[in-house]
Amino acid sequence: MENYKEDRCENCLVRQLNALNSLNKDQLKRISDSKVSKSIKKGDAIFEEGEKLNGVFCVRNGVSKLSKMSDNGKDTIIKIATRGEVLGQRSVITEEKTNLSAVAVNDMEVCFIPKVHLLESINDNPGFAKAILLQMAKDLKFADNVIVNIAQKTVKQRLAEAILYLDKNFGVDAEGFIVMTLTREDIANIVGTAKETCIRTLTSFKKQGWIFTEGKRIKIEDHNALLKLAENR
Amino acid sequence: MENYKEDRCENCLVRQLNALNSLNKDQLKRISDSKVSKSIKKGDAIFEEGEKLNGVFCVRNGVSKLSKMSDNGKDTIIKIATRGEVLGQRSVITEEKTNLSAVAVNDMEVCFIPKVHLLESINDNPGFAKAILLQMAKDLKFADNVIVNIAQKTVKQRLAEAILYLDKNFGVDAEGFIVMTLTREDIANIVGTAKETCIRTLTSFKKQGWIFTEGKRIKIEDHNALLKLAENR
DNA sequence: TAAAAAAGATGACTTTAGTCACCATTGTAT
DNA sequence: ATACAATGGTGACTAAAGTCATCTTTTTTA
Repeated sequence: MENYKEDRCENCLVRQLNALNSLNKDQLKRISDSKVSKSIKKGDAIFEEGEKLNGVFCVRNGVSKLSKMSDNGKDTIIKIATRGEVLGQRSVITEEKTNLSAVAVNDMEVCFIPKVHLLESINDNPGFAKAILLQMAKDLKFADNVIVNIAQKTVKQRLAEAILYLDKNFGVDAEGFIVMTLTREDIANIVGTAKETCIRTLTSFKKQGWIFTEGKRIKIEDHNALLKLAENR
Repeated sequence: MENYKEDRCENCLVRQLNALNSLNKDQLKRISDSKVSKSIKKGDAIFEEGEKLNGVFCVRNGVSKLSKMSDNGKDTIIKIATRGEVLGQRSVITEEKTNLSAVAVNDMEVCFIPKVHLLESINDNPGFAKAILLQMAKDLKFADNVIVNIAQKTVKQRLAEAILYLDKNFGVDAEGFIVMTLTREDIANIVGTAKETCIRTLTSFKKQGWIFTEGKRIKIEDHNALLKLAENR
């Protein structure tokens, strides 16, 4: 089969979605020659909190949750990463251990890119450095908003916001269900609440006619009501 | 008086504390020629959430709180910035409106640096870009930890952590009091709780002999007890 | 330096959300 | 196909934290 072309970073569409698209042909070639494709099974970790990473992972397919364990033994999900996201960038840049774990929500395909290439390209290619800088700035802004939300909003509001976020960011299927299906526990860990409270709150949204659920799948029925709740109006 | 030398970025000691120390003489000279020193009175804003910034502010003296207003009208303090910190970097890099307000906690001296210089230097000087990248990576890691803490820990734990943070980061005076004195309300806004709850919790720490207070000033008496509480041990 | 404003403190009460226990349903592996 | 594990769901109770009201103390400013 003539699929070697698709396996080259130069031809990888995923690259269009992240900072790697600022690299020149030469840099991409070098990366492609040393990258390793990996399959990760649902539930397996790409890396675990505290690990020292020798490179980054570019998500080709599947969904990963980035989470951190608190001293009380509970996980908080900081980010949901899909196709095109690069995992481990931060730790590679700072040359520290990872602060987060990355676990596959479903089966995944990722490319491992050794860190030398990243670090070299940051020095050689100002456009690439700038692209990562922009990405981090965006992440930081998002993180600040999350902090304010957790600090000031109720679980109801945060859950409404989380549903709207999943809807907006990952889209809906033909029937209107949010494509990103997560367990109630994962949703609770995004919102920063207990599984039971998450379920109860979803039930209350359902009773109000704001959402409809079928198993793990969630469909927004009243976008505006959720928005109104989330924004304190 | 012969103070023009001290007014030059080239000779400014504050610069040693931030990414600007990666700039070369030429770049510093250009910045110094166009920078503007400003005095900010206690309580006044350096910039407000939603403003479009034309440059960054390098803190020479004083303390600033970076906060964001939630839809419910309450502030959350995201960061306390002191000498050597550069404010507004993120918004300048992304060319977006600021996400946070910067308000002076006491009288301040800041240098305004027009954004052209920042953006130019990022392109011309990979070392500078890398320095900012490192700074942002650090901020992001810190932000992730804050998210997990707010999501999983009790007010008691977060307050203990906040006191330890202030102690560690800003040091203590001759009598052992934390140098960074904030109002109870500001502390509450860092912790993400109500002023009353913050006061009550401080009182309980006092009763346990973990801290001692005198007006706004706080002295840690039992470091270990606070640590133990904060870390769930 | 007196008056006003801001900040600190406490009580009483309410609301919110967490915990524990339990059972039902769904998904997975053999 | 069946058993086992994981996930979803609910009730009852408890704990944590927010709100409101009120008063004192400190700080600011005219």
